[in-house]
Amino acid sequence: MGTTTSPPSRSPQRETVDGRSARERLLASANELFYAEGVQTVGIDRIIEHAGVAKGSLYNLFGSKEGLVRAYLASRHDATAERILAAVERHRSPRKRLLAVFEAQGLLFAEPGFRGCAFVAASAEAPTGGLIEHAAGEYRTWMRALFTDLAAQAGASDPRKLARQLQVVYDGAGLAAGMDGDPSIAHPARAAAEALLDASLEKSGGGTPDRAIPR
Amino acid sequence: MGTTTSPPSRSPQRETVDGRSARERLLASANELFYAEGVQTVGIDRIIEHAGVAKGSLYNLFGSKEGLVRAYLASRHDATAERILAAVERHRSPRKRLLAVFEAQGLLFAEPGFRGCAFVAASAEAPTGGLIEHAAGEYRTWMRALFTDLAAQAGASDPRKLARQLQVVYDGAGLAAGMDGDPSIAHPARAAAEALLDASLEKSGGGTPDRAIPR
DNA sequence: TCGACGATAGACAGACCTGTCTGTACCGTC
DNA sequence: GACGGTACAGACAGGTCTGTCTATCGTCGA
Repeated sequence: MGTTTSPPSRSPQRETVDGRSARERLLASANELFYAEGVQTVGIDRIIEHAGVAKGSLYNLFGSKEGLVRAYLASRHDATAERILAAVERHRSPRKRLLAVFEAQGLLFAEPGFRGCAFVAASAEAPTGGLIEHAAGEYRTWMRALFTDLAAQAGASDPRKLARQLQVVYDGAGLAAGMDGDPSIAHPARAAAEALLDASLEKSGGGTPDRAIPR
Repeated sequence: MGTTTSPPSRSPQRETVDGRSARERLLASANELFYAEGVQTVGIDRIIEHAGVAKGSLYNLFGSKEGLVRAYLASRHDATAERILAAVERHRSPRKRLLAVFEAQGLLFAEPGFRGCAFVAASAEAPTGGLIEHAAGEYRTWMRALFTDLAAQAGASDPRKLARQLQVVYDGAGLAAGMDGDPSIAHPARAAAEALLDASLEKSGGGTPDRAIPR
């Protein structure tokens, strides 16, 4: 077993017994509880109890519950973007890169505890014009830009239109998987994305460009 | 102006100055406030103030806030079903009947105050296993059955699969229209539905059956 | 050795929410 | 004219939520 535990001792006393700072534990608890039960439903007390952190520390670190919610949504955005980009980068063919987004989504559906898109849930009961709406807007803009890029590279005749359609399918699949508790919706969703891509290609010319891109 | 106002006098004193019963006014206020701001966010006091109804009356009529929420969702379900069925019945061709669902959805998007699907919003922060989840499940089951029927009548080779895809598009379009505040998403959504329908037909045989059904 | 600093525990204020209760007013019917 | 049913107004209890504040502890660096 271990010799000396050799504490890393990064910046003064930022870590406790389990090696995670109060900030990290708060963010982890927010991720867990906010996602599982809702941003409005879960109160500060539940968060700090779950994180083993004092209430004063939360307000020192995040300023308010709203600040914690912002950090929670930002971490969700980053994690999702990272996962999707990793799936896309695993392929070379533009067609496969586009469809990889939906395959990554399907894997997500199958994970235990999946309840749908965090931004959808948080936005549903959020006041209009607040930071939740803003964070959701940024996330959706990022997703649409990604789809537009992939659609253009896959040779769509109207990449913006195809991107909007793909986002509709992506959103609808996530919503259905969450509300119906049905991860298998990923398959018809992926098939729908493929059909829409094909329809978009047919319009442009005649052939079926795929491995066209040499580099 | 008017002679005698001639009160209809349906069952004793069910109506007040504006001719609507306390129940109707409560339901109308719930529809307005719950939809605009969220089921969790809006409190009983706001509802009764907006409806001009005493708190005791609300609890006499609905038993609890949960009872009012149930009535609100039921009225949403009925109104939506009625609107969609009316749009479908306006056409004879199976293909047009199917696409009419998406045209009705597009009209809904353009209405002022549209904020997305009420069931999605209510479910987002609702406890799992409660009446909200149940009401949402019933609504979604009804929609899927409708799509399955329409898909079968339109000649889809696999009506259940096409129905799931159409529901994904329908859900995704509603979500995007609500979150992005973009009613124009209805057009690519309708086009996507059409493309999916076409793709589903191609698989079955060769021809393009449409006005096939004689009666 | 000592002070600065981050963190902890927990009481507290103020606001809000649901649901109950009391008392009063109106209306049609007996 | 009395009565029952419905609605109204509003106080109230009990609970929860956010956010503030005080007091204490432990570690790091000077």
